[in-house]
Amino acid sequence: MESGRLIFNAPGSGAGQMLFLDCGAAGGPGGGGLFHRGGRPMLGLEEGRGVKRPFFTSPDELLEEEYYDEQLPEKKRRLTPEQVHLLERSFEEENKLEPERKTELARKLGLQPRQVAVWFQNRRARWKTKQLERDFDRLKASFDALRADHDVLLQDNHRLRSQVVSLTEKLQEKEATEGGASAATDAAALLPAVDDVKASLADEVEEPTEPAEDAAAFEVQQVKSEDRLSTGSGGSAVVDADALLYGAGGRFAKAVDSSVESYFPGGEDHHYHDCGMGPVNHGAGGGIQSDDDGAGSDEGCSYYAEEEAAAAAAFFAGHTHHHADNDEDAGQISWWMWN
DNA sequence: TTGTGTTTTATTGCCTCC
DNA sequence: GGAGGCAATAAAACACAA
Repeated sequence: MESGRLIFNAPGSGAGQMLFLDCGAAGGPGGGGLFHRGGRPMLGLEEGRGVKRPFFTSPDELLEEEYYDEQLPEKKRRLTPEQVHLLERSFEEENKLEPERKTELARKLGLQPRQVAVWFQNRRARWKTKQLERDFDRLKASFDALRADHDVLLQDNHRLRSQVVSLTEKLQEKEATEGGASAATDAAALLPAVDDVKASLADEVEEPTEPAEDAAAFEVQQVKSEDRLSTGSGGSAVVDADALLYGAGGRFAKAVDSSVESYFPGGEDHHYHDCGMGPVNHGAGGGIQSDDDGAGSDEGCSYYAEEEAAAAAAFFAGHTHHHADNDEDAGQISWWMWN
C-alpha cells in the first residue's frame, strides 16, 4: 500500500519502472492518484481527451516517448489489449494470485507486481458484480414462477372452500325442511360429497410436517447463509433470498436451482453447487392454517409462506436498482474484442 | 465540442488469517 | 504484526448523444 506516495514514471527506466515519492496523501480518500504541483493538475488534461495511450507501453516505446517530461508524473493509463488479454487468461485459470504468479505476470507484462495485484482485485470485484446480477435474475425468475403457482393455489383453495360452504348449507336446509328418517338418509347421501371436497382441500393445503422441526431447520439455514456472507469466502448475498424463496414457497416452493455458482470461478472449494437448501415449511402451523387454527376465513389463506413471499418481494424490489443499473456486460472490456 | 454516464485503474481503511 | 483480501471510493480514460 503506497500510502502517501506519488507515482512517477522514470524516463528511460523501462516499462513499469516507477518512482514512488513520499509526498503526502494524493487525492484524499480513495486517492485516485491525482498529481498536483503548485496547485494545478500536472496531468496535462488538455492532452488527455481522445488520445488513446496505454498505461504502460513497451520498454522501447517508453524510451522513445518524448511525451514524458522528466519531471512529469505518470498519467493513469489503461493497460494494453495484450496485457489485458494475458491477465484475463490468467484470471480464468485462477482468480487468486499467488506471489510467484504475480511476480511472473508482472515480469511478462512489464508492470509492477502491485499493478497486477490491483488488476486481479478489481477483476474479482467485477466478476462478483456480474455474478450477483446472474444470481438475481435466476432467483427472480424462480420467484415469479413461485408466485404464479401460489396465486393459482389460492384460487383453488377459495373455490373449494366455497364448495364446502355451499354443500354444507344444502345439507342443513335438507335437515331443516325434511327431518325424520328420510332427511337422515338424504344427509347421509350428501356427506360423501362434502367429505370429498374437504379431503381435496386437505390435499391441497396441508403437508404433514412438524412445525417445530421446520422452524429449527429454517433457523439453521439462516445461520448457514449468514456464515457464508460473513466469511465472504465465495458465498452469495443471494442465498438469503434463496432461503426466503424456499420459505416463501413452503411445500409449493420450486426447487430454485441450487447450483448457484460461486463468485469465483475455478477451484472446487469455491463452488457451492449444492447449497443444501430444501423446502422449508416453518412457523406455527407449518404453512397453511386450517380452519381449526382459528383463522377461519379466506384470509386463512394467510399463510406464513405468504408473508415470506412478501418479504422476498421486498428483497427483490430493493435490489431492482442494482439490476437496472447494469446492462449485461455492456462496456465490459473483453480481451477477445481486440483480437 | 461539450456534457454526461460508464469503465478502468488505483488508493484507503478495515478485516481475517497465519 | 504483516500479508493479503475486500468494500468503498476517487479520478482518469473512454463512449456517446446532443
